[in-house]
Amino acid sequence: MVKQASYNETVRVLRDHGFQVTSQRVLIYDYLKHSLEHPSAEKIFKDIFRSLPGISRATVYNTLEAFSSRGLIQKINSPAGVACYDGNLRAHAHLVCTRCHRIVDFHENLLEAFEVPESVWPGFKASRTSVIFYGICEACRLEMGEEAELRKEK
Amino acid sequence: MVKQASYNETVRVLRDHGFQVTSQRVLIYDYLKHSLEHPSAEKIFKDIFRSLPGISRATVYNTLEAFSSRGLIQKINSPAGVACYDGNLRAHAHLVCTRCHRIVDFHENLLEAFEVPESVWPGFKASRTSVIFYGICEACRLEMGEEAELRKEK
DNA sequence: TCTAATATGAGAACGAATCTAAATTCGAGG
DNA sequence: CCTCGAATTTAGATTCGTTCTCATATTAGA
Repeated sequence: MVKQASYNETVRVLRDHGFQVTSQRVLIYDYLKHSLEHPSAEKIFKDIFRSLPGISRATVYNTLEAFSSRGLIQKINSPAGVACYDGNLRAHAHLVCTRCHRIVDFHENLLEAFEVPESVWPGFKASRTSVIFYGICEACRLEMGEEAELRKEK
Repeated sequence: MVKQASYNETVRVLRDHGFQVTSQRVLIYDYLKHSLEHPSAEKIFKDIFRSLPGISRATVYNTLEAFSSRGLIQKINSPAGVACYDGNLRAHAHLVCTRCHRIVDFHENLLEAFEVPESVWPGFKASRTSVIFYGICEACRLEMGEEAELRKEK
């Protein structure tokens, strides 16, 4: 029974990190670990609501905050002003399109070994590094070209 | 007259970037170029309001967005969920305390020469790289220790 | 099973950011 | 130095992501 095994594994991870186990937390954790996107809290809420109608927005927000503050997941501060979450803990960078706000993983631990010199901010201990490349994706560049054409015609 | 020279310089920069020159834009630009912090839009609004009472929040937000989208300033997506702005264009990383949200510059162009392989997201053109080290600063670590003591006593 | 600590739910509240429509200002061309 | 259309600004309403509140429900250890 694969499902059962995965359930037990999730319970173990939650307990190991000092969390009480609730059905909401198990669902949110599994959702993120199996997601290939970088969903926002709202998207996670909506999707999980389908399997657990009645789950509250507050629970989803609280849980995501708790998970990310204890390192079970990563929070990505997207330029759209909406926090996105990533269940993939392997050190990796992100490519972010500043127009459509899509996020693509770049599995390369660019700065994993890098240590910030103590003198930069004495006493500061870095626990996580975020590397983001901002730019424009191909689809957006094409659309922007079309829009420019339309403006010219007018 | 130093002030006059700096004013002319600002006007030139704005014009060069295709902006019409308005007193609001000059003030905001100068404010950011002389700021040593990484102020939020709200802080910028409040500070500039003192020299130009009547300036509108919308103008500040619009201007910051316009400036950063055309590369005159940098927008930092802080974990506090509030956008912060940086007038310093030299490539540099940031250290962010996840507790007090203070931001410190780290002048080292860690990934300036780095090119994202085309295969990662075909057609994606990166225009800017953001490197952020998240962690806890010394002051916060001390405060957290005190709180832990208090909890124990209780 | 009982109990205290912890988590959840529903909806109100908050606050950053955006939008709207009308008034103002800019600057190119005469 | 004027004029005029385009660009910008303003005040305030609005949107929307997120947090807060507190009563209720669930968890896990005794």
